[in-house]
Amino acid sequence: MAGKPSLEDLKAGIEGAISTGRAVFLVCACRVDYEGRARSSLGPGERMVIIKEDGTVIVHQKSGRNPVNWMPPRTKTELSMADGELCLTCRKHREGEWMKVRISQASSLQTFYLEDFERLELYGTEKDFVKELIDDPSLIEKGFRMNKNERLMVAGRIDISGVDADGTPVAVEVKRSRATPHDVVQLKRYVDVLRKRSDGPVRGILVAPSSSSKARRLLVEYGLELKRVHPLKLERKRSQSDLSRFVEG
Amino acid sequence: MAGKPSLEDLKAGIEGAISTGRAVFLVCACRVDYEGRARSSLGPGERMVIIKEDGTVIVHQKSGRNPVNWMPPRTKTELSMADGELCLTCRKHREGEWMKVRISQASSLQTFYLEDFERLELYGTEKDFVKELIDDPSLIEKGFRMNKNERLMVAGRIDISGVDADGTPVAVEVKRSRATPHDVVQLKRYVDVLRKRSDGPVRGILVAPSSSSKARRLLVEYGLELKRVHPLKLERKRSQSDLSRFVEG
DNA sequence: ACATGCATTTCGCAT
DNA sequence: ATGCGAAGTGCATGT
Repeated sequence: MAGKPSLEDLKAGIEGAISTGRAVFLVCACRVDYEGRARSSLGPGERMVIIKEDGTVIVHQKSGRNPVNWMPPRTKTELSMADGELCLTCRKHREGEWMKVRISQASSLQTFYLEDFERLELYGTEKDFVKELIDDPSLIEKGFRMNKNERLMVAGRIDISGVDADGTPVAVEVKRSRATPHDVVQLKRYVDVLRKRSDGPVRGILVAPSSSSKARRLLVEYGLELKRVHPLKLERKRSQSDLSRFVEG
Repeated sequence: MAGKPSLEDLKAGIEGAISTGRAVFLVCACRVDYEGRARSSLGPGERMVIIKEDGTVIVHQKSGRNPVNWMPPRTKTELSMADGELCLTCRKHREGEWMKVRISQASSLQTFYLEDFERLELYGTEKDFVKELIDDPSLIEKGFRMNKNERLMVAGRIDISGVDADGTPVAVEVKRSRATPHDVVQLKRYVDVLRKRSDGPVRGILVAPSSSSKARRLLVEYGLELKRVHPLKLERKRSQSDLSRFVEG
């Protein structure tokens, strides 16, 4: 079904797809209202609507990376005709959250199965960066030794903890991209916890490829330190693009 | 074009759409690679691909609210045939960022123009919440008075500042949803700034609909306060009283 | 189920 | 342009 379906055809087509676990794509003139964690309304215009087999509903305008309206996986969508429009009512019952897509006209409808068993493989996350630093702690600082037990105990709260060459406790916060004031505050929280545990001095090091000026100001204010390190493999990539830019320019 | 196009047809169809500012939707078997801020690869499978007129490219798997791969607005997409596949090369030159979608087979292609002049109207943001509190400061606390000049001076850093019924300075941090430990730390930063300015006591109030237990523990530890207020309910209540005022008056 | 923090976060707003 | 924080954030992970 890919011509200009009537709203009745549309209703039957979408209901059929939902009941058989097929995905739906349609281009239509519609209005959208949402209420739940906030409240929104979108006046009439032409958009793309996707309904996935997991219940996800996404409404895309002509521009922008993000959907203008959406409902997350496990949403239940029901269809009804009212005032000459086809209304998609998408609900998450428990959360008391709903979206209504009122369709006045559809220019196309497609339904289909997607066969896909692959998952994204991603490299360059903060976790990867931490792994690199654990493999070579001297990247943080010469003489730095990781405290493995400690790291396990507070896993999820602090990226790396250890001691420097003098045996002084060090909390390390790792950021894969430019450090912000937010990151500094986070490190300070960790350091404060360690300072309560030990009477002696405690150092805090923020490891990041770069930092904003406000972040640096805060670091000084809190008596914390910055160590500039680029995530390794990404650094190689950056060198290449820098080089080609140099050659071109 | 909505049957099963050949890859050559696909190439011509997509190129035509891009050059004339139409959007593209296709269902295809493909692999995807990305490199830029990180690096990723996605093995073969069937996905949906959207190309918008602003250059946005989105690849959706069968499940999940978010695209598995994407490129942001202003991306340039070029097409080429290689090894019996149609390759979409999507680049942001300055950022040295690229995504390649290698298509082995397409089951449908649609191109279309979307006419849409509407923008989303959204209610219930933090900004809206702050506005409500400014309109009725007694929601924060009986006798609370806002310091308007102060608020302008430090705009962007503190949500609301003022004095309580006793004239004691108060910093107010507003959260539209459940308050977290980080929110408490942020409020403490503001309070510390005010404490440097005045020798007397300074209060800090976190206004939020709810708070996590750890956040409450931190509030106690820092000597700060929590005021529970629901933003959306507030708005509903206001609409009602506006209405009744209209009916009565 | 809730809590916490990352994200190729994206996005808007202010400087 | 860059900095900064919010987001209907989504999402995985740990408890």
